[in-house]
Amino acid sequence: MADRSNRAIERIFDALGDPTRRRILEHLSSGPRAVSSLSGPLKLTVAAILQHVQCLERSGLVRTAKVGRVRTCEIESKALADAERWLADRRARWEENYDKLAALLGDEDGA
Amino acid sequence: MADRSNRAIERIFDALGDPTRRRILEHLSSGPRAVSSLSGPLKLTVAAILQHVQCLERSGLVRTAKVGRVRTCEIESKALADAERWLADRRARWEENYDKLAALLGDEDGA
DNA sequence: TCTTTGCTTAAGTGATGGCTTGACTATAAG
DNA sequence: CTTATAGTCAAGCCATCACTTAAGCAAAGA
Repeated sequence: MADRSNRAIERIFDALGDPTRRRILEHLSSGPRAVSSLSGPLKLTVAAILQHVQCLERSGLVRTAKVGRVRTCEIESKALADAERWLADRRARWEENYDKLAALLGDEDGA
Repeated sequence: MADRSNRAIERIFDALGDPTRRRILEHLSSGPRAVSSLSGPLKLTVAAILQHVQCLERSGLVRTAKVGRVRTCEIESKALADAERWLADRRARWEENYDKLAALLGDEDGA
């Protein structure tokens, strides 16, 4: 399971690594959107948007469904939460070590 | 300020987007490390590691200091926290909308 | 039925980014 | 002083990736 979730995390941060995809998430955070409705604001071809959406979907950050001829995209908050947790875990581990070290040194400066 | 922090976030997620850099953070989360000490475990040239470290430093995720001839790297937890908050904000905005919508529809399925 | 709209796929292009090698600097050790 | 170590900088190579164009397809609308 650690392996599976590792790959999931890899895909999530990989998806999050592109500025355009982050802007898509930004748009989606205020509500579901059709693929073509993202094309305008982001000044990109529908084909380009679609490629990003597919990447986001593979990562689990976005879920899509097609009704009629329009595909609607929405955020899947679990993946967002997974990324948060990954960061929080590393931070916790680091801060724990940092505190120990500070205590050991008799505690100077607390950045 | 929103502009400055936007750029900061961009750099952070950009840095986080590379698997090798995530592995470096992984190593650093258990304590400070010299550049060359990362080279072995990651099976990369020191030069390659350095490039990643420089990217991480530009993003604020890592702070480094050189004493003598060895440069030591450590995590800067603030940037990690900033990334967490970015994700949490988007998620909150989405969930708020989602809940409203669910309530409006008389509430069926609660995924 | 004919046309428009919205998406989908494939192919191609240009740029970016990660990595290596090789040369160089500065500190530490013998 | 000589040698080894740790990092730094600059080119250059290659793969990946984002984006475009073009062609195709299915659903809606006139």
